[in-house]
Amino acid sequence: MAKIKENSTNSLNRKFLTDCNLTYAVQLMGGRWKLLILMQLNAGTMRYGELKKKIVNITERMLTLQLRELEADGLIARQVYAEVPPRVEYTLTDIGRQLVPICDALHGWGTLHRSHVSGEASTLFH
Amino acid sequence: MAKIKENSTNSLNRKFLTDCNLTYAVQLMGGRWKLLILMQLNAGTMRYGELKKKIVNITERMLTLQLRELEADGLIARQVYAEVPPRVEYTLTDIGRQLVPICDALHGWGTLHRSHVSGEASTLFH
DNA sequence: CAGCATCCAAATGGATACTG
DNA sequence: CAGTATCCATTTGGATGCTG
Repeated sequence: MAKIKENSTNSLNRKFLTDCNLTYAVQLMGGRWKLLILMQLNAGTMRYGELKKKIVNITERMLTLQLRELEADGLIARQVYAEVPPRVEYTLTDIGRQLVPICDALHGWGTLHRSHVSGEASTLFH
Repeated sequence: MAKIKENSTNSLNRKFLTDCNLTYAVQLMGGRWKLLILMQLNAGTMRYGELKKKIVNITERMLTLQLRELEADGLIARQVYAEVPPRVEYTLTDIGRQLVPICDALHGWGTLHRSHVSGEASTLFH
């Protein structure tokens, strides 16, 4: 038992091989939760429980899964402290931190798109 | 029959409602194929068959599905010509085009990450 | 040419309960 | 506190064949 998958620390969890580095990047940061986790960690090192509280609607299962993948892909680092009760901290790595500006840009684009759509709607559904 | 879903042109295919514009953006451009399609169309207007040839490994089903979603979300425009044989052309919209630089940045990051990982590997597995 | 229909496998995401 | 384990629903992706 134990172990979610057989890719602990030095293998990437790629679903398929690809030459395209855009496809490759999408595999690393894609999905509903990963960028959200990255953005939280950009504010500073955080514990598991803090992330759980900050990221609305995420379940423990999904948080754990996504954290494990991000760690395996080298975007975040996991630090366990031998204490009781246990303390585990997550931190952005350098390569993970380099995704932050892209994240911001995407956030800006989403905001723009949303206003664009609702702006259109008001003229469309006159 | 006809119609893949009940969201033709003016409704967004969001899987869930969200306040977060980053989450919102991820819903619009996420998945394996959408950014690839966008990048192809950035080179210029293209026909269905051309896209099919350019995007390696995509099936007709997935290409159609993703094109429909991109259209419904206003990132691309679909132009049908009443000819025989039929001709259908896809073009980036303005809002779709604004995603291109982000795409490029992501591509650059993917390339960086990849070299970073393979670079590490050579020192890791000494 | 540009697709749609059907069937199916795998991945993703979630609810709930339990543990070192 | 920081997860696991189990079970289940939904989504994504794919193979193949057919059509206006």
